[in-house]
Amino acid sequence: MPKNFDPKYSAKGGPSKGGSKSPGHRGHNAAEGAPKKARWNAGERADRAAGRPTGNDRPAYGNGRPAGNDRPAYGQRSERPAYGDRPNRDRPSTGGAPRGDRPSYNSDRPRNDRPSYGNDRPSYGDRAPRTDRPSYNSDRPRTDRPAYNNDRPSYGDRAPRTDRPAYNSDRPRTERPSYNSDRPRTDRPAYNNDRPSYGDRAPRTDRPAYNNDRPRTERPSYNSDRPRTDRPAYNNDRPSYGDRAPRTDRPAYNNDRPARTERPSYGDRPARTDRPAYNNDRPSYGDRSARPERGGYDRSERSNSDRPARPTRSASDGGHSSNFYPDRDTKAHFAAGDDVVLERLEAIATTAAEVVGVSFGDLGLGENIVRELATLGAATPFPIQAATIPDVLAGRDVLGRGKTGSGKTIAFGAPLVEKLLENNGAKDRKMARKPRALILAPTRELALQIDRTIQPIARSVGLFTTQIYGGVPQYRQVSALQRGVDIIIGTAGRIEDLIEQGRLDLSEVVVTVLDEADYMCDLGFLEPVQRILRQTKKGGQKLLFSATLDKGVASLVKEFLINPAVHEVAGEDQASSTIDHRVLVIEHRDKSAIIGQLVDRQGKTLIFSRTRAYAEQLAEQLEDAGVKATSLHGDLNQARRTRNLQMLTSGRVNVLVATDVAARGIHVDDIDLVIQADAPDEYKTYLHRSGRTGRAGKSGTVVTLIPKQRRRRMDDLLERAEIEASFTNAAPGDTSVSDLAGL
DNA sequence: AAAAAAC
Repeated sequence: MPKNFDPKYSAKGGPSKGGSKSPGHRGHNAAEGAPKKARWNAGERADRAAGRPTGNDRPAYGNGRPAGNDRPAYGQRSERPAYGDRPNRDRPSTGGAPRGDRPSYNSDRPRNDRPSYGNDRPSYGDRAPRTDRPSYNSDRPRTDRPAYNNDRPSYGDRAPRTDRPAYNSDRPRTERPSYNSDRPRTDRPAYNNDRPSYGDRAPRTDRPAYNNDRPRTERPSYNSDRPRTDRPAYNNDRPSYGDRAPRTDRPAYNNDRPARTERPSYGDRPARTDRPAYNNDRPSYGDRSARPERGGYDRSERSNSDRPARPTRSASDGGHSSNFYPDRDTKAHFAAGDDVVLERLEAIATTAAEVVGVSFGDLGLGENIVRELATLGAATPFPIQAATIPDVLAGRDVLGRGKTGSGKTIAFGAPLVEKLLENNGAKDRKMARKPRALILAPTRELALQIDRTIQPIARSVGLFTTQIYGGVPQYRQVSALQRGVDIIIGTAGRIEDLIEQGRLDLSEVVVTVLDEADYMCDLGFLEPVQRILRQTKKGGQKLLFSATLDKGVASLVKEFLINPAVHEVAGEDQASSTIDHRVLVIEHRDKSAIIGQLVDRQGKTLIFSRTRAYAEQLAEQLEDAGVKATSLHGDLNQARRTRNLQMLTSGRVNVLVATDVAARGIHVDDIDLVIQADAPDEYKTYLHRSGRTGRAGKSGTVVTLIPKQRRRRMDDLLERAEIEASFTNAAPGDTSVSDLAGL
C-alpha cells in the first residue's frame, strides 16, 4: 500500500521530521527506502509538449497514465472517460486558436509573483495528503501558510487585504484555467503523470490490521477535512460529539413514539385525477430495459448479477400505489438534445394544510432527532417531509418530489437516521464496520451540503457520517471508513473508486438515497449509479428524491425499487411560486453590459453560464469592473470550488458565476437574483437554476437573457416548465434593466 | 453541445 494512504502514517503517528511527508511536495523528505519519485526530465517534457496537437482531439492524457491498464477489469470502466482525457479539463476551450495569437490579458503582470504551482508538483487533487499540516480544505487560519503573494500587485481598486485572510491573494492565478493567457502548456500541472500508481496496489489482505480496541476518544473528527467556515451558523453552538454523554442516556426511541396510526393517513386521499393530466400523451420511459446483462463490478465476489428476481410490483397497495408503469407499450427514443417532459408520476399529493399541527415526533422521529431538527431550524415539518417520513420509517421505497428549496434533504435524511437507529442502533461502534446507508449526489458541493444537514442529525443519536467524493485526497475518507461510519454521503466517481480499491464495502447498506434522482439517471450518471446500487444490500430500501422527479427514473425504479410510495406536494405550481420570472431579449453584444447593470445591486446574485470558460471570463470581467465576483465550475480544483462557493455564502462576494454544477440542490441563503447569462436548453435545468432563489418561501427574481432569435425556443421551454414569464426587449442603460436590479 | 463524475 502506498504509504500516503496508510493511516499509520497519519499526522498522529511518529515523530515529526523536517520536510514534508508528502511525496508530491517540493520539500518532501523521503523516508528511508522510499522509492524515488519519478519525474519528467526536460526532454520528456519537451517531447510531450511538441507532440501534443491542439484542440480536443489530442490524445487522451489517460492513455499514457501509469497503472491504469493493469488494473483488474471493472465493469465497463473503460468506457468512462479517463480522468485525464476529459476535454477542457485542464484546458478550457480556446476554439483551437493557438495561444500565442491571442492577446494576453495580464501579460504585464510579473510571473514571479505567482506561486509556481504547476511546474514541479502535481495539482492539488493529485497531491498526496499533507500529513505534516492541516488539510488545505480545513478551517485552519491562513496565516500558517506561506504568504507567497503578499507582494503581489493589488488588483486595482480593491480594498487592502490586511484586514482579513487574503482569500484572493493566495489564490494562485496559475491554478485558474488561464483562459486568455499565452502561457505555454508546458508549465501547466501535469495532472496525471507523476501521480502515484494505484492499480498495482497489493490486495487488501496485506493492509495492517487496525486496532479494534482503540478507544473511541482517539478518533479524530471524521469530518475534519470539511471546511467549517461554510457551515451554517446554526451548528456552531452544537456540542461536539466527543463531549456528549454516553448513549445510554438516550431516550428509548421506540417507546415514546406515537403509534403509527396517529400519523396522518394518506391512503384515503383521492388520486391526482383532479389535476390536469397535461402529460398523459407523452412517451414513457417505462419500457426502457434495465441493462440486465451488466454484472456490475467484475469482481466476482461482489457481483450481484445472480440476484434473485424482484417481486412483481403490484399496481395497488393500500392507496400507496405508485402505478408507476401504466403504459409499457410505448417506445421512447429521444435524440440527444431533445427536451421533453416525461410522464408525470402518479403520486400521493400532500397539501400544506394537511400537515398543519403535525410535528416531527408525530411522524415517527425520535426525541433527539426532533430536537436536532429544531436546532437546525426545522421546527415543524414541511409538506414533503410530512409526506415521506412515515413511509421511509415504514421501510418502503419512496419517490419524493418537492419543489426546489422545499426541504427534501430532511425529508429523507431524518428518517434515514431514525431507521438506522432502529436497525441495530448506534451500538455497533466497531472499527471498520460497514456503512449502512448511502446518499448519492450528482456534485461534490451538493454532497458536502447534504452532509452538513445530515451529520448533526446523525451525531445527535451517535451515528457517524463521512463524505466520499473526488477532487480531494482520499486518505481522510479511507481512514474514516476504517474507523467505521454509518452513513456515506458522496458522489459516484470516488465511491466507485474506493469500492474498486476494496476500501469501501456497500454490502451492508440497507438504505440508499439518490438525491436529484432524475439527474442521476441522465446519460453518464446512470451506469455508475446502477453499478453502485448493485453493490448495496439486496432488498435494501431505496429513496429517490428530486424537484423534477419524473419517469426518467423508471430504469432505476424497475431494477431497484419495490412498490415505491410516490409522494409530491400539492399546489406547487407557478401560481404558488415566490419567484418572479423575466426574460430579457437582448443583442448578444450587449450581454456583458446588461449583466453588469443587473448585478449593480445589494443582494446576492447567482449567474449561470453554459460553459466553464464563459463563467470564468464573466467573473473576471465583473471583477475588473469592480464587482466582487467569483466563479464556480469544473475547471477549478476542489479547494477553489469549495472556497468560491463559500465566498458567496459568507457574503464576501455578492456575485457568483457558475456553470450548471451549481444548478441543482445548492443552497445559499438569500440569493434574490438568478441571472441566466445563457438560456438553458432543458426545462428542468431552468427549474433547478431558478430554484437557487425563492427558497423556503422567500421571494426571488430570475432573469434570462436571450437573443431575439431564441425567443420561440424560450417560449416553448417555459411552457414545458409551466412557468409564465414576461418578455422584455432590453438594451444597456434601459431603466427596465436597472429596475430589475432594484428588485 | 455542455456539464458532471476518479486517482
